Amino acid sequence: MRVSTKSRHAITAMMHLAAHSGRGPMTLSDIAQVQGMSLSYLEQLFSRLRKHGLVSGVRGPGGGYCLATHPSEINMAQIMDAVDDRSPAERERFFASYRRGARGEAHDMWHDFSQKLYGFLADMSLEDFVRAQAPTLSAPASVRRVVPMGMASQAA
Amino acid sequence: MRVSTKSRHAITAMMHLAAHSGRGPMTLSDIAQVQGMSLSYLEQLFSRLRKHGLVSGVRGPGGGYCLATHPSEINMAQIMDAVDDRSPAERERFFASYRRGARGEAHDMWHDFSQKLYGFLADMSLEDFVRAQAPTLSAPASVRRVVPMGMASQAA
DNA sequence: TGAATTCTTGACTAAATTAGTCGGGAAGAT
DNA sequence: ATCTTCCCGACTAATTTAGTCAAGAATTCA
Repeated sequence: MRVSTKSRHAITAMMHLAAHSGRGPMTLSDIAQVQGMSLSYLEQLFSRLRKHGLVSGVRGPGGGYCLATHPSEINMAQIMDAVDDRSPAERERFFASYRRGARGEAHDMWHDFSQKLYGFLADMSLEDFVRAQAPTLSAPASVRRVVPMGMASQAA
Repeated sequence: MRVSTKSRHAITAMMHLAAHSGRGPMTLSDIAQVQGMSLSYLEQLFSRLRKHGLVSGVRGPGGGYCLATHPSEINMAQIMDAVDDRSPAERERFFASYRRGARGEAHDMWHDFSQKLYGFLADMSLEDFVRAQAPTLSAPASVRRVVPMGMASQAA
């Protein structure tokens, strides 16, 4: 698994969409401006997010992009895979070996690490962060602490 | 936090060292050969790992690199920070903002995510993986293939 | 001492990835 | 119609990753 600055752009853009979720589409121009990046580059990223079914575009005035599904159904690993244009099969290959024919203990250890990391990323949805940031948005009384401070929450 | 292929090279190299831990130093030539990468590039990575106090070098015949401390005291985040030459202060800045003066909910969400990821990586030590790979800790040393020092270092 | 081994360092180059630019479309709204 | 916005492809620039080359310093061993 690779967490690059490209992933960061994609994730923060998706977080914007999630925060805006339910209030119609959001234009790429707005996101580009807030994130301080070029519109064309954002378009490239969203082209892939769209192809991978994470967002849907609405053309014309008043248009923009929406999340394709509920924020709780979109996780970090999906976003990263999409923006790197990685199919599930390709990700598996990515895990399988850090080098053709590599042997030795370290190979298996890397595989182990990689799996854990992917599991961690796949276990965090956009909604987790929206709720953590906006506890009094539309759920007044039943605000629960979704994400406690304790880190490193993976099971082997 | 950035998890790049550079991180992967550094982490797997450190895993080799950890697996070999207690059996004297290990040469970069051997690691380079097993991992299928160039010696000089490995040298660059280890230069940083050494400056950040994660490994120590032993020159001369029979020399090589050792972990500077016990595998249980070296975690993934340290390795990544070292190899990207990132000081604790720089990492903090990295967390603080994905863009100068960025505002909006997504900024705080990214910060939240980034902290969680760092915590996850900082919570996994090299020893965790060594143990996972070598379940029979008590009776292994002499039975295992120990790969003597000068085995096949030269031939490219 | 001298030769072999291995870390240590720096400068330079090549390849890959990231980010940006440009120009043109197509769908939809007013 | 015209404007807005998504959509798409080709091209370029900047950055990072990886490799090459060359020299030097510490250590072992003969």
